[in-house]
Amino acid sequence: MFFPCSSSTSSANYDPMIPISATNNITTDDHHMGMGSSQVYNYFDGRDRSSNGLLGLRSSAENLVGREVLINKDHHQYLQQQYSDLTTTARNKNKGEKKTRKPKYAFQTRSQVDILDDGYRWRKYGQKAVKNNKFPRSYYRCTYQGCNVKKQVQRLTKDEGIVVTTYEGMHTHPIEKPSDNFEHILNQMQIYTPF
DNA sequence: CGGTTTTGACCCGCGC
DNA sequence: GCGCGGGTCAAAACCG
Repeated sequence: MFFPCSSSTSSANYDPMIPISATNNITTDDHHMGMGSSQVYNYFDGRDRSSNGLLGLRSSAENLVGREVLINKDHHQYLQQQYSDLTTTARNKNKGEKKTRKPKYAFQTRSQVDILDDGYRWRKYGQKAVKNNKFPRSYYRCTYQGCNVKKQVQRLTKDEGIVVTTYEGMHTHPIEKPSDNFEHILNQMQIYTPF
């Protein structure tokens, strides 16, 4: 396996045996997340996270450095859909209509880069230091006109290899995916590269 | 020049 | 009220 971007000489953690399609396997097993897996939380409030992690996304392909971006993009889009399906019912039993917290969902991904290309365009509007964390948390807003979906990205001190992304709101517009960026080209090349 | 990032100030809820 | 933690604003800086 060789792709031009072998600049990531740390091919030590490269595992060519994992098919990329494995990233779309969602299980409900929310315990014992392996270190190489992503997990998804569902909560309606920053503090009161509904304890039952609804989804455990099992992806063993995290360490494929070259494919990281594409994998994460799949995670974002797929999980966002999953979340909307799951919360439509959960949101209805929220009695006090006035204080309805905006639903959020978060998941963490093992990645070297903080900025994960999920296909949407974001504008950063803030950055704050987080307590007990040496990495700051960044706040982004979707730049699509009229769409005020927000997300925040944060790296854990505990495990610097993990990036936690929290989404708030749902996009009501198509994805703006640039088809000519480097990652796209790179992934296109990988598709045709035999293992 | 227009869009984005940076960064300190500001705001707000909460516990004491 | 006061301080703390977290979230947002907005002016200035930055950049293609």
